[in-house]
Order: sequence, then C-alpha cells, then structure tokens
Amino acid sequence: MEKFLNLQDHLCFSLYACSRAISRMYRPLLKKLDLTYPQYLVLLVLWEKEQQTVKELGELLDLDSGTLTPLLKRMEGKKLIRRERPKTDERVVMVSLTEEGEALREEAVCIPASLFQSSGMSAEEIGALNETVKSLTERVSRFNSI
Amino acid sequence: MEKFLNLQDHLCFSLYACSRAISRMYRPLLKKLDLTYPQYLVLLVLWEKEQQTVKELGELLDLDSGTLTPLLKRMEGKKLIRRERPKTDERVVMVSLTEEGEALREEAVCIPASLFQSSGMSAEEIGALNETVKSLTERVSRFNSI
DNA sequence: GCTATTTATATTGTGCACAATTAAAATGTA
DNA sequence: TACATTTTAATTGTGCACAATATAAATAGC
Repeated sequence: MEKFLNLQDHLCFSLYACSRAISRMYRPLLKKLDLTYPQYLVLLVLWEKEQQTVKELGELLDLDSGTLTPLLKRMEGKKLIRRERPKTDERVVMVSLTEEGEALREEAVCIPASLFQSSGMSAEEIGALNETVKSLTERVSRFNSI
Repeated sequence: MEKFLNLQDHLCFSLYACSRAISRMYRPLLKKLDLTYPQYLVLLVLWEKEQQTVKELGELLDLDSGTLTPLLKRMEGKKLIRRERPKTDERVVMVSLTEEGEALREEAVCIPASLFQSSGMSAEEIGALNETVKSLTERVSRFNSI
C-alpha cells in the first residue's frame, strides 16, 4: 500500500514551481533587454562560445529543433544572432552572435545576482544546491534513456 | 566587475532542466492514463480535496486562469472532472472529480515512486531537497511581489 | 559511382504558461 | 436602491516544449 503524497511533498512539483518562480522573477529584467528566458539561455551559451551549431545548442540546453528553430528565427529577426549553413556541410546551421548580441552581455551580467540576492542563500549553499539538482537531472535523464 | 557564469553554474538553468527531465520521465507513465503533467497536478490537488474553485486550484498550483481554463476544459472533455457555477455565487467555477477522475488515483499512485527510484536518493535526501527548493521558491516569490 | 543509411534541421500539431484585457456577478457605500 | 468597486473566470495573443514526421545533405557499403 503506497502512501499517498500531498502536493507539497512532491519534489517534482517543487522543482516545477521553483523554476517558474525564478523565470517570473527574471521576466521584468529580461523584458528590458527584449528577451525571453529561453532566449537568454541561448545567449548565455553563445557568450561562452560565440559560434555553435543548432545541434550543439540543443545538447547544451536540452532542447530540440522544434523548440530551437522558431526561437532562433525570432532571435535572428531581432538581429541578436546570425544563422547560416556552411558550404562544407549544408545540413548544419551555424548560429553566431552579432555585435548586438555580444553587446547585450554587459547589460545581462547582473541578472544572476538577482537570484542570489532574493534567495537569501550563501554562494556555497547555492553551489551545493546546484550540484544536487544537476546530479538529480543526470540520474533522471539516464533513467529516461533506459 | 561581475564574474561571468558558465551555463552549468546557473542554478536557474539547473532547476529548469531538472523540472523538464522529470516531466519527460513521467510522460510515458502519464500517457498510459491519457494525462499531461499539469493535468496530473490538478488531479493530485483534487485527490486531496475533491472539490475546489478555479481560484483555489490556481493558488495551490501557482497557475492563472489563462492556463487553467483551457486545461480544465480538456479534463472536462475527458470526463475526469466537472465544472459548474454554483447558484449561490455565479462568479465562481467549482471543479470536482468524476468517478473516472477519482478512479485514476489508483493507477497514478505509483508514479512518484519512479522519481524516487531513478533519483538514487534516500527518502531523507529527497525530503531535504524538497524543503530547500520550497524555501527558495518562497523567497523568490516574495521578492517578486515587492 | 549508386543506392541505402545516417545526420541535421525544419515543419506540424497539441498543450501549456503567462501578460493583458474583457465581462459578468457580487459586494460596498452613499 | 443606485452606482462604484471588487472578485472571479474567460478570452486573446505570444512564445515556448515536445512528439511525430518530413526533407535534404552527407556518408557508408557495395
């Protein structure tokens, strides 16, 4: 006989609600940059390495082309990125930063601090939570692929 | 000078990716019950208290009517719930379980165990993580409302 | 070199999320 | 009681997520 859990005892719900709460906190900050949260994540990846394929972006962000293709087209429309198929392999779409996209980095650099500030947690606590959550994701994902 | 974080060091991304990974793990289990993850959450709430208003559901799940109204209509279409406006206050929509909705509880009761199993964590560790994440959500949400 | 398979992206369709607006019923107050 | 305000859902529009499918280029085997 399985014990029946309260909504509040479901870790899945806590994580789902927390992720949305953070996204909601970031939204007004990102709106000033005319960005959505997933678009911000794409920029985070490109600020680390300014040219990547759609496939690489998808692997890093764990998003498929059904999500990324229209998202990247919107970002291209805003002149934040370029999308081009290299002559050497026309299956691939290379995504690279424009100057505007690169320049946004300066304006966005303070966004993570808002989570740090609101969390009331120390850098160590945040780091530890991050590692725990990443480890959980990895195990769950591994479980998925079995 | 702010330090620039790697994607993997962003707690916001870890939580976002983890939430989606869990949802992905649940999806095949929920598909057997013809449920989506948010629909499952609505049932979790109704299994605890079998009649609630849309407003109450929204407060518990942190979802607004723009999300809930169409979702609940789909659940009504599947005969899992009833939606009715009480004569005493016709602004309100009361949501209540049908027998089918109540009966799904038995089939869904094992779903949380799949997260427990795949996580490789003890019940204590899961409980502690749950508390940490809930506390973070609360602080972030409070920050939002200032 | 020719075909079969693989790889990378795009398309289509469904279902959330959420901001902004609308609408209708209930309540408060003069 | 009349009218302003508040409460509660519904609607509209945009942008993800993701499964399923399609398409075109590249590579592998023969």
